[in-house]
Amino acid sequence: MPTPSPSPSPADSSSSPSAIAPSSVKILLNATEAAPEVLVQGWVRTKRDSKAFSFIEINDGSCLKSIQVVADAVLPNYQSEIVHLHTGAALAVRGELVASQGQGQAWEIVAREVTVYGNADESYPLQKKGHTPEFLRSIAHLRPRSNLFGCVFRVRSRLAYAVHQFFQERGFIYVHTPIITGSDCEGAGEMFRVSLSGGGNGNTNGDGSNTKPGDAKKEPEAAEEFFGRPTFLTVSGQLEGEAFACALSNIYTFGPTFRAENSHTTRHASEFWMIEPEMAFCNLAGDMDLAEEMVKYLVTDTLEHCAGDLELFGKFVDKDLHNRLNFVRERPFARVSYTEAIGILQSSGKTFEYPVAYGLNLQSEHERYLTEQHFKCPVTVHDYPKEIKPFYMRLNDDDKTVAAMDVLVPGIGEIVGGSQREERLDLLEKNLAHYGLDEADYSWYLDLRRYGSVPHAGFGLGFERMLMFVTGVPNIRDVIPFPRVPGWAEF
RNA sequence: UCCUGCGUAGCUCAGCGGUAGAGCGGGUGGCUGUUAACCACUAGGUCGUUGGUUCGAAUCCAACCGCAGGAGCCA
Repeated sequence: MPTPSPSPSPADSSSSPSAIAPSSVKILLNATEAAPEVLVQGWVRTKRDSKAFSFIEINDGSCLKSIQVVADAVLPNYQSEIVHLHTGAALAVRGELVASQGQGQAWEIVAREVTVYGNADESYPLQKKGHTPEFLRSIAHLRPRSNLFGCVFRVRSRLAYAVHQFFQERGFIYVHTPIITGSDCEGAGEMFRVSLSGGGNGNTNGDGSNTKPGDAKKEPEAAEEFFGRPTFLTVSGQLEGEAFACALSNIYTFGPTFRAENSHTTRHASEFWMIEPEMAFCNLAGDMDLAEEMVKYLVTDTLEHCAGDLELFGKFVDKDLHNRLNFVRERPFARVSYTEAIGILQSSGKTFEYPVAYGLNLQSEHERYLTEQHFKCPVTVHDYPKEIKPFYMRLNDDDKTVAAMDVLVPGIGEIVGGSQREERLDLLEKNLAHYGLDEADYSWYLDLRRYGSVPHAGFGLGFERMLMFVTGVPNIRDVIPFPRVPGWAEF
């Protein structure tokens, strides 16, 4: 990794910080003994001055905590630079790691040399005090420097690693399904059209506010299309994933997906990451087992590897976080059929805003009742009426339900949606016709049933929703580095 | 897209018919092995925009804009 080449400030033109290798704050705070010379690089979180010296807290993002630096007034650039440092300034400090005389920390650095890479002026927007998430969203480029967002994005990194680890340990093959796709009607929601800038632009966005009346229905000519056909940003890699599962047996995808839906909620974003395993020779029961195992695995991994960050969430974001995570880790998930779930809701004695009846979708309030009040743990609901599920799900022998399943978790609702796929060619063709889909658009998908078809199953897990669940952060916009939602794509 | 709420200093908010306030942050000075440090002084605002009601509007009304929460859709 290349080290930045410091440009020494005029007041300290003597040298670069040192030839010694820098240590992260995390490593220094976990030291077991004092060290005569260490180098740390990071950003000023706070500074407290006295006449004879300053205390500077430096954070480098390696962990939640900052390290305290004692900068004596005899340092050559003390008056010219150090006393003028603001929160946000970038520094390198070379000095001695010693046991702290103060109460708040075990170790501190007595500075021998402080190199100011870049000061920050008084307009630096982050204060020591707490900020609202709304304000921090408006400075998405600076918010990773706050305690909360540093924790969120460290956990995000670890969680992504754990996803790969989970599947790789089990022999799943990672498949990169396309981001630009020609499949335009998977029933997964509105899509973003991909077009050349400056022309040939089809607006599939629903409201059509910018479309001239005469052009409202006009699709770009095929010749204008870069790909020779309409293309979109993917809403799911599932269909392509099925193709690979029908060759490599167990696969997973993990990548960005896009939805052009005009939803304004704390759980929806226009761009988000999804994990989609697909298993050949697998039925719905195996699918549910994997989903449950995975959720538990990710929760356990986070508890074991992100303890410091989770502490902050438990303290400031969600006081019940640790209870909930430990509960999910230890207890089996409840598992009920859709029919049973309807029965539970009907005999609950609760009055719901939306009606509960067989054949109707479970609403948010129903899902929340099941997981938060009735079972008080994650719930897998399976075997839904075929009418309320997409064309590719496998018809059960009762001819009324399909082999679908959703995992519901407290606080979030649906976190996993999956199914066993219809592997029988004739039934799949019937479904396409029933849903009004053109068989020609799915010829390659039907080929998977023509040649060596097998029972197979998979699911989709929203990565950000999982992240919300393990951190307790209540808004999806605060677990994505630069979130995209309707009307907002800054940065 | 629908419903609800909120837009006052850099940030968080109070003021809710009579001419702009606090805390934090910033600046200056002081003090202290400090740790969301402390003490004193100080700068900082077309009260979201436009229009209306009124002798007078941050305050009441309307429209618009922005943000947030809930619903639907879903992950």
